[in-house]
Amino acid sequence: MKKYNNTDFNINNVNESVELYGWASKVRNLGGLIFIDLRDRSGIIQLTINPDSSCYEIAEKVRNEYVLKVNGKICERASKNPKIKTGDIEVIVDNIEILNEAATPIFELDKDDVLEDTRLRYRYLDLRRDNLKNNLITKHKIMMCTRKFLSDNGFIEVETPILSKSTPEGARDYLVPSRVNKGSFYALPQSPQIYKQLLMIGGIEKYFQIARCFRDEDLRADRQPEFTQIDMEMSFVNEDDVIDITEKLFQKIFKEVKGIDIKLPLIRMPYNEAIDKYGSDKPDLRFNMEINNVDDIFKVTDFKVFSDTIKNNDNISCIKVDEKSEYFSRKKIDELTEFVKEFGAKGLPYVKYENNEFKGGISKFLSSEEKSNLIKKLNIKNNDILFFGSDKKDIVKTSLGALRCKLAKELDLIKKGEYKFLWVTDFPSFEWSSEENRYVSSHHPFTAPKDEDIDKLLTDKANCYSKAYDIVCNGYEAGGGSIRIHNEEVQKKMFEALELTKEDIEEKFGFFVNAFKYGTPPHGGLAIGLERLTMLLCETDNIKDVIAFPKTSSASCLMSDAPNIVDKKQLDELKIEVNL
RNA sequence: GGUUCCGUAGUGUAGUGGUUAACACGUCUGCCUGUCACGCAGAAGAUCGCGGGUUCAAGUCCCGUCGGAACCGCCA
Repeated sequence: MKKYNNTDFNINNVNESVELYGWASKVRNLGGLIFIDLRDRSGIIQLTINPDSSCYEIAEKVRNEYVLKVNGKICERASKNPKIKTGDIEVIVDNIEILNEAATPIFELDKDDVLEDTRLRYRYLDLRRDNLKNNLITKHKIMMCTRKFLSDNGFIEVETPILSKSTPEGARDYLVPSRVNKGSFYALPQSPQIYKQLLMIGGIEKYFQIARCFRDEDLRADRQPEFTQIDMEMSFVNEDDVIDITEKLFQKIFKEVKGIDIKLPLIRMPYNEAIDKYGSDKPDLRFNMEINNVDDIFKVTDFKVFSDTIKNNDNISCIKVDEKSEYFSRKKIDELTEFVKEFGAKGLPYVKYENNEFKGGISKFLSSEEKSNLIKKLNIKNNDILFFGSDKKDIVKTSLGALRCKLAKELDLIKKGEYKFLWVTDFPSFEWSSEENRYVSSHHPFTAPKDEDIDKLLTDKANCYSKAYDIVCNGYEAGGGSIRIHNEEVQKKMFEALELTKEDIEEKFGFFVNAFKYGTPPHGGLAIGLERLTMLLCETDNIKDVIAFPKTSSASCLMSDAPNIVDKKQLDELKIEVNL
């Protein structure tokens, strides 16, 4: 068995005999002397083979990525290399054994310009590189830290089924056919939500799980169909209790994994304020550029785009970019206009302020009163530029919010290595689904409404707010949770509000609602997206960088070619027929 | 479901409709005893994703298809 890591050794180990295992990362054959960089998980140590060594002939045969077993003596180097951890020493090799040869790697492991699909196709080679390896180590540390912290705080880890029951509401389920019960399907869990609530009814009191979750929806740079949640649930708690324990967990993780101190308590911001100021329920607070409502300035205006909006009782907002007006060429603004159109905006009115006057864009439509009000309200200075949104409020806020983030990135307003946390609270209980033509849960149907809103569940859904909270960091939703409904009557009312039929409720959630009868404690919890959190700590915006074997954006695996067509025999056994 | 972008030696890229498709790294061979991005000399290596079309002529233009990426919808 391999006893040592390459980087266990330093100048203090000189003259010690060692046995090392690893891969030949780089061979430098100088004609006489041969140097081999031996790599293991920990890093690199230099092997030196002298021409008079009995193993010289074997060493000459070594190529990149050959697997080696080496015996030798640690020596101080004649010429040191400060770039690597073991740069003061080298191993003078007495014996070398080639444990396995290796084909030439498909890409050079010390280069970082390899395209992602090539890396995915040969993921096992990519794993040998520091970047991915270190990210997986970070993820491991987060999990270990989480387990210790939650266990120390009285939580117990309980596993819940992967083969579970399909539930409506929410993401598409991945289905698994049952052979024993032909024609029936399991669903892979979108989250252990129902099970963890049943654990509370079961008296577990404090539960956690590092849980795999599955959602059959389209992928994104920060979304995979299969992912992991740090899932928690507690009995006899209120919102502050859940928020408090979660903050402390984040504090612990950031300290242990990254050495960063997070000051608690984190700020909290109601959902409506987040949307109003940042156009997002996961605002990035690393930079300002807030969205300002300017409806009041244009109550009476000659500019038709704005006056129409006022007439329709919609919204006019703007963001101000400080002292960068020269950056925004006509071409640039056209590009940004196309960008906001993706979010439903019809255009992107703008105006520059240069040499103490408004210029370009919509400046000629602005009255002198409107101009001076804008200057006063937004504290406009020379070389500022304003971008407006004028439309339905959600379109205005969403598009300006997205623009705000895009500009911050382009203009380099985000300091590297900085973390800005907040809690977003007071989410609406429902949102309107035009597709389904009904109100749907904005979180899930088990989220407790605010006490004062219970009576409005059936009568005034647009103004119902819930005991839900998301922890947000740098524009990512790192986690989310809520206090759950623990009263059978309220839960029934909630299902009713979602226009689920009695039969639906009975069939989908019957077992769950029934369990409520038997003494359900008040409870609540939260789930943290492990990959999102790892991304933040690894400072990457690509979720594939923190998953060992991720899927492409068409949800397939380039390495294994999953998903694949299966034998007819397998389908027959399941009584499944495929019609394409 | 929609929008945009990308497919050229092993890898990463360049490539005005016109000669033998170029460069870097890697690979292989030879030389080289202190390199660590080793060096020097040489060699091999391409069905330009696939199919069709336009053209005297297509890596290049057009259409389709497959694959990849980002975004919108979707993601309780």
